[in-house]
Amino acid sequence: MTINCKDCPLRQLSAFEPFKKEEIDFMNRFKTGQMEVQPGTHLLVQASKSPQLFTVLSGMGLRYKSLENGERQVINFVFPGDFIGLQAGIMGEMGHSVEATTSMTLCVFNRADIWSLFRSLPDRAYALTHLAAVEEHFLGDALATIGQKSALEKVAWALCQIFTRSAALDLLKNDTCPFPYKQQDLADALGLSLVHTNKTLGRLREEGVLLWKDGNLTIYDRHKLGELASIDTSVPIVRPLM
Amino acid sequence: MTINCKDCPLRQLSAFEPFKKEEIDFMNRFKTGQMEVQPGTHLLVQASKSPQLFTVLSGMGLRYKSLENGERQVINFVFPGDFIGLQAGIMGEMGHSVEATTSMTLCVFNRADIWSLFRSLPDRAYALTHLAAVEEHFLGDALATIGQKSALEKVAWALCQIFTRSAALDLLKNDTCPFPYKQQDLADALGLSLVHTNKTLGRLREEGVLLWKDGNLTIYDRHKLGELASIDTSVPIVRPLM
DNA sequence: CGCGAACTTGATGTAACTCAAGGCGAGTGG
DNA sequence: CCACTCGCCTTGAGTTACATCAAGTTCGCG
Repeated sequence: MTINCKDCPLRQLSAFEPFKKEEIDFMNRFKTGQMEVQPGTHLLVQASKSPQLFTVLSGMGLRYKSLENGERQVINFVFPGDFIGLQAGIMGEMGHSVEATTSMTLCVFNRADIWSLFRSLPDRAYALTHLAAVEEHFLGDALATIGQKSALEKVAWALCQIFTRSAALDLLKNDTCPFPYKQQDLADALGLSLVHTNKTLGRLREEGVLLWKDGNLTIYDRHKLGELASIDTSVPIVRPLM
Repeated sequence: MTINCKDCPLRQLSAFEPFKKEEIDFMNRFKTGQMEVQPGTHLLVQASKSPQLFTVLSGMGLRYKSLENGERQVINFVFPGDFIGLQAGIMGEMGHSVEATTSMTLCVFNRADIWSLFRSLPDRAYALTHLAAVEEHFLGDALATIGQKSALEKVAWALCQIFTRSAALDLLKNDTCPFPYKQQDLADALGLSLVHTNKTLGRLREEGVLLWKDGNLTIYDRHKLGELASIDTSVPIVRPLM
């Protein structure tokens, strides 16, 4: 059954900024439906002009860019609360594809309605821009990590990010969060080979820092992971929800 | 002397979307002043909360992120027409620094006025979001390049980008555009060492593809460069101007 | 039970890094 | 005016982190 925005389970989380009442009302009108997809579904395709945009209600996915030579770059892991299709919505064309990794539930919006959002509810338009800025911020971090750090630091950074995001979404249980991806996905996200990623994970495992098994990630030594990743674990980013 | 937005030399360029008349009027009020800076000036500093935002009228600069170990990642080269400070404007904190490479002229805006932009002129708010989306798009490309390509391809990609952007800004003269940076800057942008960047540039020079000397970049074989970079040279991105 | 997908592990190769030195032009000072 | 320095570019030699190749293991599934 379709969830009414005022009952949205995500909105309560500390990860997201609070809504004004009128914003909730607006979102209810903006939301045209809800959608379940199976693992492996392509939600949006690179260079395509989708008429639909989404917010992830539950489940996880992958943003990635395919290159001509057949390789791919994973841009980001998609979590609940993420907005999908901003580029298609604003520029009319996606720079990357989005694929469901697990089964997912999505709130569906019409691309054509975006303009009404700018015209009739500045708060929501601002939120959308805020989301874009947060994404830009993240991509800067990612670029710096991929560009300048060693394999060990890269892996630590990625898993630290995942862990922090999971915590903000209240997905943690005994220092364990769901991470339903393949090692190849992580390798493609970090610009490493599968083999080297595997060996690096092995090292972190042997040193007792973490364990990633059966789609679950457990962090034993958060402090050490943070050091390796050289990340401020202190300030969690609060961002809008669409 | 301060330029009136209706006389803005950038607005005429094919690189930018056209303005409605009311948008020009608004920008004239939004613009609080103009500013000249010397090479080396830090316009915005990572993690700071600047009260001012800028659009580059002329000159060039560098966006970069400093890492704890003293290294840096160059995020992008700053060209005329670029908007600086979106993250500070929306999120209240910059994820990177911006530095002037040449002397620059900047249009100055107040961070505090951003909200009025959303409230009173949706077209401009949309433009701002559009800019953010374009930047996200670019960073995705950059990530894929840094993550997956060889040094030769990386350098080719970067210089191809530069050349294309310069063309859109009408900065070309005999296949030559200004590129007033150091090899170290390019190296830091691509995640390569200075030495290796130098050798790669040497290769492209010897093969007659390009020449970068005395702050000027000449492309002799655009086609070959595009192939190495595996880039659609066909569709130039048109984006808003702030 | 056989097969394929994902994860491991070891051996070997190489692209890119680091270190070190030299060249070249611009600025400076004795 | 020559000697010196300083920033940037260039080049060569040696090292290494990561990639590639090649098996092998485990496990779920038809």
